[in-house]
Amino acid sequence: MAKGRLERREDPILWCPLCATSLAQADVEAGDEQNRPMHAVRFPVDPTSSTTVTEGIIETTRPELVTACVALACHPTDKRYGALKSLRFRVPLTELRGRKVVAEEGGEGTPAVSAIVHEPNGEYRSVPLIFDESVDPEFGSGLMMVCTFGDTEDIAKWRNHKLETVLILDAQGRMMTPDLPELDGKRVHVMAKGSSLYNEARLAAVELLKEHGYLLGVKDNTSRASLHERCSTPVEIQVAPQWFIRVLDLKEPLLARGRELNWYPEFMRERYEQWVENLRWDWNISRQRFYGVPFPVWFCNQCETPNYAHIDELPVDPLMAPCPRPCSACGSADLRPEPDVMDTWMTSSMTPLINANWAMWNDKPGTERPIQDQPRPVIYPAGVRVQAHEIIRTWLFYTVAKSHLHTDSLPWKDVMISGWGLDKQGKKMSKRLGNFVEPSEIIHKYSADALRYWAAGASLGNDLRFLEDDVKGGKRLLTKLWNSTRFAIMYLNGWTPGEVAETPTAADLGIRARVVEAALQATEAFEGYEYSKAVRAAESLFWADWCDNYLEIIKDRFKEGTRFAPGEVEAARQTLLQGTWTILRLLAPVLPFITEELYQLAIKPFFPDAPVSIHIAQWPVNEANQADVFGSAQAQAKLAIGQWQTLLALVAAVRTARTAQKIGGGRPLLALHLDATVDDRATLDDVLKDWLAASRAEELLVDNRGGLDWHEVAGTAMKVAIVPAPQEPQA
RNA sequence: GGGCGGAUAGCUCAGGGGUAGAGCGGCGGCUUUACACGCCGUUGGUCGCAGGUUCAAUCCCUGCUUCGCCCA
Repeated sequence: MAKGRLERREDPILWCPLCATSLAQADVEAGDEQNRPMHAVRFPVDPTSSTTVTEGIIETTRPELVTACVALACHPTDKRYGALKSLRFRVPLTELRGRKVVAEEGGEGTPAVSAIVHEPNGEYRSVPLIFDESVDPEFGSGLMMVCTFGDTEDIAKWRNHKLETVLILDAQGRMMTPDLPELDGKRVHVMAKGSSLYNEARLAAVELLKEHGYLLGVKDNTSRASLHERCSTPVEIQVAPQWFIRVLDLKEPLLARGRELNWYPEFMRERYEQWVENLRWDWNISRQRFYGVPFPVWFCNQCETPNYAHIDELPVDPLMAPCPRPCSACGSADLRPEPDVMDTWMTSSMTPLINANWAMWNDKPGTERPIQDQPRPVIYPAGVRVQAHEIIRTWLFYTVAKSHLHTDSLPWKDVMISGWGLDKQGKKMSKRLGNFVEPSEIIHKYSADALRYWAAGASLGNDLRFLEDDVKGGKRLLTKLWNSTRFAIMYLNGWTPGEVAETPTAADLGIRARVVEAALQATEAFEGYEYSKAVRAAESLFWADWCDNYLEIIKDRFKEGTRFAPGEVEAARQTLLQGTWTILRLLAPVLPFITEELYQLAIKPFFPDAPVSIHIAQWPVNEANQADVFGSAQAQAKLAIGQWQTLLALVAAVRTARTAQKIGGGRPLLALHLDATVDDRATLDDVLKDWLAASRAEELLVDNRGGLDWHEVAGTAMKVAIVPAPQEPQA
């Protein structure tokens, strides 16, 4: 208000006849394409205005609005009408208007029964021909009906040509034509059986037009109706006083704000730009509803001046409290409260301002708040807004507009736009269609973390189908996390780190490098709000590298009589602890419950000054993109990753051989045979011990002899064959 | 009519100028002291169609088909 952006105007506005409230442009959505027949209607020319032309023909999908016609329009260069500047047309059906004559029936002493006798007076209302660039001369006869009001085109012409106003719909969408009883009281939108809408006013109007020879034809025509997004009722245009925030003159600065914002994904900016560019209405913030934040205003019944509550009297509901003072303009004590309430977006667009305690800022010159002693806080603008794309035009746009007006700033630096949850068939879940899943049922069945795992699978900005199998996949991941951490606990229990100096093997160094690599990938993904990529990086590390390989490779170190030295066992324990800790942190944003539980169980006991919760723990990657989780730069060596991959290929080759020879993973091998050159063999020195351990093999023999089942080692020229230990006799 | 996004294995989806990837499913095997809610192996694709750029296109460009969304 202080900026003069708020105003109360009586203007044509969008209106829902079912909810009987005004609407904003953002509350309206396009309906499905359907047949909305085009009616050709004849308008006789007023004989006093021309002798050469006798009639005009217009085409309309809204024949019930004919009697609200205030002009016919044509293109200024249209030769058919261009010479007829003063042409006037008679509005069909208006000649049927007449007086209602009440005839008394019944005799003395009996109640009077009224009968309405309708007497047409035969006098037409006539309307001018106007010339307007926006009329398409190719459409129909080139004449267009302008009525008050069928659509925004009508409003524009009504305004530009200063036409008269003939309102024929009331707040509930009923025809207000008392002098045309055939139409009077008929609704434009009636809920019929089967909950589809039909238009009884239109049916009656078409009948009447036909009967009196005005209807020349009806043809099929598909188009979309504008619907109120809450109740799917076609919207109308009404004239009633409303509160507006002027935004139409702010398109440029608001577009600039949109370009200032960081959009994730980038292409969602287009949605915003399009919406702002296509704005046609100022923001109507008043609603004729019961629930909502009241306007703190009383109107003077004597002079109509609005009297606003003072800032230190807020909050106040004028319906509950009388105006604390007489009218500021005329001194009258006769004041009435404003019953309208605010648009819901009017308040939800305040969220970043409320979070930042904007009401208490001390940098708002011109306001009169008694206590205003706080500086603008660092949390404003906020870091990020997270929301879906269908409310870019509402929540996002209005929040940007409010912050622009109130603080001359963006409300946040980044916006992350998500898609929708779709049903199995790929349709948007909606209460109306009933194709939604009840989250509580899924949580009960699979846990909240499992449901979150599904949701985190959406790639940024894209919709995501709900498939129960994906939630099951999440549940499997949780179980796997639980079991692998139990495995770690089993070998860490009672261990005092650092009593023995560690001597990491190739497997330890390799998995450490992979942990660091995955942590960096996940961090980069999270920084770009690509949460599904982050989960994938962490999950792939955890499942494929950590569980299926590293944990298998180190099992031998904890067996009695292991070939590994105490320093190597120590290295495995260090890796187990730090690796588990890192994996849990990488997954904590998506799986908050199980990671917290496992943190408390497995990790916290090893760190005396560990934070109370994993969710306030240090992220494994610092701001310099260093993931020093193992306390040594060696973990990031490229050599370590290369050796890790070589080791995995060797392990896989032995597994392939076991499967081909139907030898179970538990059965020890007498020997691994390796067909390799001397140089190739030399590269294996570092990984040899881990390979033999992972294969449960006693020794390596380098040869290429026949009679063995040779298997290629992926990515190398080497081949592997196995000789199992003799089957132990069944006990 | 304008704008945006998608079309990749049986299904759901990632990827991205040079041997095509995951999960689920299918098939075969393994009871191996973290996990059978598991493990191992394996089978699946002319990357919507047609042109163009390039030594090289599933990827870039143009057009088309088709699905979804936003706005007229």
